Amino acid sequence: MPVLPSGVLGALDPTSDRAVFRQIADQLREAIDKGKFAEGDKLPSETELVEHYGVSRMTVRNSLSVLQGEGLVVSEHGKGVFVRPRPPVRRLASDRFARRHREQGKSAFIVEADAAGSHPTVDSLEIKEERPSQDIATRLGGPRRVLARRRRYLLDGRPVEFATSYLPLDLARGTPIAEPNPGPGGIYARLEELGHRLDHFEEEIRARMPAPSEVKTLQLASGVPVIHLVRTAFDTEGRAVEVCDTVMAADAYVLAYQLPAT
Amino acid sequence: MPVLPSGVLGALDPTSDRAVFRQIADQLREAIDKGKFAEGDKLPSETELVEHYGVSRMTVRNSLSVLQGEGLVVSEHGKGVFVRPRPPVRRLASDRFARRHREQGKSAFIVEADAAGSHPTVDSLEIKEERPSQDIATRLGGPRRVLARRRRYLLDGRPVEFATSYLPLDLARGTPIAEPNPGPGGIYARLEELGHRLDHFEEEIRARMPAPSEVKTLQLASGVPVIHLVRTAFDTEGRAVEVCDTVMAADAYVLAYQLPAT
DNA sequence: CAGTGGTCTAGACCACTGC
DNA sequence: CAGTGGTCTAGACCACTGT
Repeated sequence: MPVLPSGVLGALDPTSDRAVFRQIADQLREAIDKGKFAEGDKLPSETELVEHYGVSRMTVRNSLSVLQGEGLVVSEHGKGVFVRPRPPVRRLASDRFARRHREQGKSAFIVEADAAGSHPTVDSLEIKEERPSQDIATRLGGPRRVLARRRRYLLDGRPVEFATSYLPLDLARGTPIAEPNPGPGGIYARLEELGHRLDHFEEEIRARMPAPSEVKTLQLASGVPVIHLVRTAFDTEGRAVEVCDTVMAADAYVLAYQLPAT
Repeated sequence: MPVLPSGVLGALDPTSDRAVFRQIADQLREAIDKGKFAEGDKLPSETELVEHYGVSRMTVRNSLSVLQGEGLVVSEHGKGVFVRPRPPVRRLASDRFARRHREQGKSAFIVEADAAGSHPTVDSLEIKEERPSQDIATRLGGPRRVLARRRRYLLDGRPVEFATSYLPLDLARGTPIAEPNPGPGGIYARLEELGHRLDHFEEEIRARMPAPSEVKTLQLASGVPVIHLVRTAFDTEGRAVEVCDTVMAADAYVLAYQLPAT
């Protein structure tokens, strides 16, 4: 019979107004914060917690689901409940679309991940002509049809980002942009070759909990939000030439921006 | 005896591998997405769902907790479970720290909220001299002590943001920056008057689920992540003169940035 | 007061994991 | 196989809301 590590978890306070399952969650959270359970460590099993606290199993499970909702732990069927490991974080710098970064051969994602020592992959590439949603159409100035480029990015086998680029069809059809591999420098380099010299990008950032489909494609643990980023690329004539809609696993990213003080 | 709106919710598929509580959650989610329950609407009560689906109450509660985790519904004790209303969103533009916005009297938050027709408030103002955390110290170039200005921002009575500004103590002590009201244009205007002409800001953005203390101060519904923003202000000599650590209710914000293409 | 959600019990059976 | 978490039942009592 396994025994709990002594002294890690205390006793319940029966005089407290705080619900029992919250008290248990508090004690586990504190133990994790203090490092008594390290990243990747297994928490005591539900059975052990039931015995330690003298409560029913549903109460213990309720406690654990609180911690899951906070993103502190993940449960693995048949194995146990573990302190959620913090994945390596990808830092998106504010100069990531600078023209000088486009001169090379590979895509920004590949170059950057290689440099960070990660193994990058891109999959589920899909290129379609379609009717834009209301929002995308507005951002692009109202084209009736667009070219949509969808792809998923993975780091070391783990999906971290799902992105769709939309371009006005009259601009992209029949160009390398409509090809699976648009060539060195990506579609921004191709746009410039087509005479759309890029002037600036606008990015809008939101954070929210993922929809079920996003949980699936990004293999998100519960308690992990997504960052929803919508970028619009403008050429020097002020025309919106591309909108890129990106959903990122929030625990895999830090976004960095530089703002002028003038 | 209240009766369920006919046709809104279907039946369970006993042949499906999908867990019953997930099937129920799916049906409720679909009904919400389709607008059959609008924002602020009350869902059927747990008792009604128990009767409709012929399952136990715990199963129904499990379904509802799934939707709560997704941020789709909020429950109110003694009243019911409601489709979560989308609060008005505050848009932070990339030029929000431009010098021209500092020339006026009030703080950026107040001016902007007034313009948007909201009623802004600032509370729990706290100004302290303290020892900086490792992270803050590093960002500020290693001062031994800092001035910390903490405050909470509310829109129409709802807390939306909690921010702490840190400044090297040698720079801020005895200046208006250490006063509760630093005067027109805020601390950035005062910094410039003190000879620290601002050059640019760097912002780092993360999203995650809130810690329990953040749930409390921001009165967050479950299923609402926070945006964690750390901004560093640099003067024209390249010195970091302020770090502002901000935690925002993610459902109340859209951040907008402009990136150069060069 | 009746109706609502919040907490908790004491079981049961299942599916997945590792030995 | 034993141990783990996943699902579900059928109750119980409580606290909060509105009338």
